[in-house]
Amino acid sequence: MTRAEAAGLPDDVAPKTPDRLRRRASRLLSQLTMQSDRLITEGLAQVDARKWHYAVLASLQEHGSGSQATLSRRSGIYRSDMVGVLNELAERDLVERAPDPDDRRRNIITISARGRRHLRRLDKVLDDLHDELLAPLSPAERDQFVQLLTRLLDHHTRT
Amino acid sequence: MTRAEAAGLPDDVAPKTPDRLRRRASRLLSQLTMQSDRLITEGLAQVDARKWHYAVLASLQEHGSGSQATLSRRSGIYRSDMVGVLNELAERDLVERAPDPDDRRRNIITISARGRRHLRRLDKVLDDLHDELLAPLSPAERDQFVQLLTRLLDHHTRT
DNA sequence: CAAATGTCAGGTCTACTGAGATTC
DNA sequence: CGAATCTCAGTAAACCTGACATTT
Repeated sequence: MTRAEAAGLPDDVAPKTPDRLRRRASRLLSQLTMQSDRLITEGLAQVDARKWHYAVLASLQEHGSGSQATLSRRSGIYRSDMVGVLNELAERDLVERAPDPDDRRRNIITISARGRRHLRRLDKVLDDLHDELLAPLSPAERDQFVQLLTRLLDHHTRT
Repeated sequence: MTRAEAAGLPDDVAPKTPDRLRRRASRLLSQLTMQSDRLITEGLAQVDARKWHYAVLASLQEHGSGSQATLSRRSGIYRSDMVGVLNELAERDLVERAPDPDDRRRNIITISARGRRHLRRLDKVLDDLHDELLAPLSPAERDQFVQLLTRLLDHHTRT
C-alpha cells in the first residue's frame, strides 16, 4: 500500500515517487552538511579553532608559504575574508605575516612551529570528528562515499 | 615521491595523508552542497519558486493539509519562517490559508489545484536539476550515493 | 494555570561584492 | 596605463531565538 493510498488520496494526486522530498539528493546533502558543519564547528571550538584555521594551516604545511592571495586561491577563502582568518591565526602565533621584499604589495604567510604543532592537534581532532560523522559506514563505504563526493565536486568545479 | 618530499620538507613535517584537506568528508560535503544549493536555487528561480516552496507543497500533497505548526515540523522550516513562505505561496494561489473552526489558534493550509499543477512542474524541474547534479554517476552509483547519505543523515537526526 | 499557535522583530554567521590605497 | 594585492565596508540569505497576543 502506497502512502497516497494510506492517506486516502485519489490516484491522480499520488506522487510517482513517494517520499520524494526525503530522497532528493540535494536535500539530503543540505541537511547532512548542516549536521556535519555543526559537529565540526563545535569540535574545533573546543580547541579554540575554526574550519578556516585548519584549511589555511593545512594548505601552508602541504604547499608551503605564500601570499594571502595565493592562500586564498588554494583554500577557497575569499581574499577579503582571508584577512580576518590570518588576523586570528597571527594573534595565536600560529603563522607569521611578513611583507614580501620582492613585491611590496604582498604579505608572505609562513606557518610557525607552534602552528605545526597546532595543526597536528587539529588533525587528530578532525580524525575523531570524522569517525563520528561517518560512524554508520564501514571503512569500505567511507572510502566510496568520499570517492563519490570527490567525483561530483570535481565535475562541478572543473567545469 | 611524496608531495612533502617534492616541496623539500623534512619527514616529521610531512603529512600522514597528503591532500588531507581535499579528502575530508566534511569539506567535500560543504563544497558540494554549496554547488548543489546554487544549482537548485537558480533552477527553481527560473520558474518563480524556491526550495521551501517545494518542501511545503510536496509535504502538503504527500501528507495532506495541516496547521502551520504541523507543516513546520514536517518540513523542517521554523514556525517563524513558515509565515513568509506561506505568504509567498498564498500570493501565488498555490495554497489556501483558512482559520480552523475547531481550534481558533490554527490556520489550516491546503494545497490548491494550481498548487498541484505547480508542484508537478517543480518535480520535473528538480528531476532535471538532479540529473545535472549527479551527472558523473551511473544509475547504480546514484542510488548508492542517496543510500549512503540517507544512512548518515538518519544516524545523526535520530540520535 | 501551562502549553500551543501564528506572528514579528531581531541576532548571527557565512558567502559574496565593491571599492579604495598601494604597488607592480 | 592596466592589473594585482591587501584591506575594509557592506549586502543578502539562511538558520535560529525570543517574545507577544490569542486560544486551548
